[in-house]
Amino acid sequence: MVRGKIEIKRIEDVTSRHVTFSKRRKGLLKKAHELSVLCDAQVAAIVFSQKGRLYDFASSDMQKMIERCEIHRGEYFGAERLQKQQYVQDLKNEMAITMDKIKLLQLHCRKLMGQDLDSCSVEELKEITTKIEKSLTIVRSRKAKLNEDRIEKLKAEIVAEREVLNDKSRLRQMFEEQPLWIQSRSLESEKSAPSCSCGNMNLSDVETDLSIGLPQSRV
Amino acid sequence: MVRGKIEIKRIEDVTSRHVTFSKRRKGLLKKAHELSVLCDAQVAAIVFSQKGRLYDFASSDMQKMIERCEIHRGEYFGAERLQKQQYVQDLKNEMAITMDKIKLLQLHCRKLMGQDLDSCSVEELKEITTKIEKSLTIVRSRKAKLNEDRIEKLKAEIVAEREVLNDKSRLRQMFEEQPLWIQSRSLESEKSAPSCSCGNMNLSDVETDLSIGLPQSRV
DNA sequence: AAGCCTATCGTTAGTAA
DNA sequence: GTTACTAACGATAGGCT
Repeated sequence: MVRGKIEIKRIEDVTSRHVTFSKRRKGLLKKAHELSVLCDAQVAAIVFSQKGRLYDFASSDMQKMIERCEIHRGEYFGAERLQKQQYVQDLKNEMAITMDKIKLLQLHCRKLMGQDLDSCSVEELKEITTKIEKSLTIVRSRKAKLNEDRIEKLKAEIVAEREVLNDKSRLRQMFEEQPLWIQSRSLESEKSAPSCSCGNMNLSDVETDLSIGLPQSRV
Repeated sequence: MVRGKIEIKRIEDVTSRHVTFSKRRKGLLKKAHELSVLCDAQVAAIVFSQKGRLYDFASSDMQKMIERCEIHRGEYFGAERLQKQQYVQDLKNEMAITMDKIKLLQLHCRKLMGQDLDSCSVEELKEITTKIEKSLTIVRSRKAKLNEDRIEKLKAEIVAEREVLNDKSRLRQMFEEQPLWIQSRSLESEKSAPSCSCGNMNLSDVETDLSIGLPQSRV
């Protein structure tokens, strides 16, 4: 200004820019203060240097100013903050309701378990008794059914096993009715397969070649 | 300033204050703009008039500026917002835990009530049966005790009533054994006191003066 | 309430420390 | 990064319209 007025455009010289920033920043904050005092108005000024440093002035609480500004502009925080508060409130309410529910459930449970009965009238006790008796009937019948099922299953298994046994003894009968040479052939073929134990032992030890010797115990 | 420099203090004259507000406000916003351009800095200025009207300037997005300002000051939003988020998260977790708890309680309750037994093994059913039976015992004994108490109370009442009756009949005997003139005196004195009903009625209606008239029903 | 005028004051660019 | 100086510029109080 000493040498002609300046244009309002970015000052390219770094040093000059910094000096100007320092001076004008101070001037701006001073003017903000003066305005707030002279005219009894709320004034705030916020300045960030290029390096990210903050310089600010607020005639009163900065947060209040900002909030007021946001509310005025009907933007973002005003709305979002309210929304969040509502959300938190809702959560709290739900929580309270759930807690009540849990208390009731607990009470119900405890009474069903025969606890905290001191406050119950005879009528209530009757109700509880009825409930428990019904429940007992159901549980018992369920248990009975499961047991029956199990028994049925066991029976079926036993029957199946008996049949297997019958088949085997039938086979054995057939086997014992056969002539000896067929037996021996059978025995030899049995040697490779696992020998079936039919109550008699060592049948496979009998050697056809020595059939004239002492007979092994046979049933 | 034309006539001496001004003091920086509230301008009391309303008109003058308004004019100054208008001029200086414009000047402030202009300076803010110039600073932002000349020095390539982020600048914002916020002014509220006394009537609550907002005048502002922001070299870039006002919200961004404000947030940056808040973060820089390490205040409120930076901290408080995080805190609130944490709070909400905690609430949600607590909610989830409570919900699980409620599910378990409900399940327990339902099983005690003889519902949803399909998934139970025989062992579980036994456990439940045991619990229910114990509970039934407790509830029944409680009910029995209440009933006993009631009976005891009734008995006591009956005994008390009988005693009262005995007293009365004794009194009546004494009364009937007395000569008539004493009876009439007694009757007159009884008139002021509430008449005692002893199964016979209207004893007090008998008037001694008219004892020669039709007698009232007497047992 | 807003704009113009103008004397005057406050601010600041350029410079140097 | 701030301060001091200074001339010149910009802002503005008070008055007027």
